[in-house]
Amino acid sequence: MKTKIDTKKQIMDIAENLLLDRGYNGFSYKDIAQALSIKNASIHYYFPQKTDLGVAIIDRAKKRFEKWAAGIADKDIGYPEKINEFCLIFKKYVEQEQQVCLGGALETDFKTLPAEMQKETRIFISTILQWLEKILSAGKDKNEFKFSGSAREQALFIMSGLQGAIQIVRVTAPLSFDAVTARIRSNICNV
Amino acid sequence: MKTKIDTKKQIMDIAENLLLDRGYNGFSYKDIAQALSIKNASIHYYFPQKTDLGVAIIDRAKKRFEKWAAGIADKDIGYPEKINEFCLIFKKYVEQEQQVCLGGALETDFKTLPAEMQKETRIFISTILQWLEKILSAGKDKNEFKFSGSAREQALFIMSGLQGAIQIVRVTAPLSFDAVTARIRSNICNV
DNA sequence: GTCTATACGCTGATAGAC
DNA sequence: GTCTATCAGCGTATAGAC
Repeated sequence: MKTKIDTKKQIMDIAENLLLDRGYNGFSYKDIAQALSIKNASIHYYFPQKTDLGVAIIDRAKKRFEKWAAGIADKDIGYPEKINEFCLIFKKYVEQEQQVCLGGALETDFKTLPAEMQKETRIFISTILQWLEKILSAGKDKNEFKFSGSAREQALFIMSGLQGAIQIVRVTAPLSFDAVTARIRSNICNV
Repeated sequence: MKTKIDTKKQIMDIAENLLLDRGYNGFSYKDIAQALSIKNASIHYYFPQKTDLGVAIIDRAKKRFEKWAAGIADKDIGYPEKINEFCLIFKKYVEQEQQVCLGGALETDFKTLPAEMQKETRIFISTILQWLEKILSAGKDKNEFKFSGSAREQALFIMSGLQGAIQIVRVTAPLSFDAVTARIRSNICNV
């Protein structure tokens, strides 16, 4: 039972929010400090370099996804429904804060990221794509999906559509995000 | 016949490249100045504020697209082929420099952009979506397309897929971009 | 752990000489 | 048009007191 306020976690929460909102080059330690009513230097105590903070955020997001995936694996639902749950993650981003997903934010900033963050980004994206691929492949074997081409390609397609939609909706809202997910489903699930 | 070197155009060309590569907050006047071997202050002569430069880039890209669209309209090709030509624009980004498209770059930075740039971004994205919608709608009327839902939703779906794919490929390359366009086609063109 | 103080390069931007 | 000089503010980051 933790009663102590976890400053480190708070820093990460706020920084992750800022990252999704403004991109890696669009926020500073000052922004975080002000939000927490602490001083700039205090953040350096937890994360000596901004790179450390960035890496920690990506790594945590990866673990969060893996935990989510484990929860989904336990559920007794069909593969199409699992893909649907995946789409719901993105829907949350759109509806709550018009935020971009972490992958998309990191990808557009990719060439400006320090090497360690680039590495973590690749791992993060791979983790998600591999999960999608696994679900698609298994679902196809059980005739719950029907699509041409490899599961890998299909995974890329799904991820692309969701990620792009989340971003576009930001500037053209309100536009039905559900319309995108419906098309993704129809593309894999015309069985 | 212009023989004079157009510094203003050169600045815009380099800035646009930097914008696609690094995002709006990821490049500075210094970067442009160094690339052109001129001084920081000289750029301010052409574009007093960075906002002016940003707006000019978006506006030019919009006009470039409109010109492209006019060229496509003149071509005696079917609607599916027109969508295919549209996909090829994105393919160029991926294959040449692993660059992100302008819309995607601006969208992820959206909340950090000055108001004038936000406005131009909306206009730019709308222009493209409206073109797509028009082509999809006309093609559907001629039975060259077959899709459910509105042309508007379908336009969003296509744009999302392409934009997302271009970004993801950046970190997971080499991944077949064509696989994404093939799926987009199959989704609208199963006639 | 959190603070104050401080370093220093980079940022967008301006004034004025040539 | 392009330059030099200069600016104030912000960026990440460190040292050391409390």
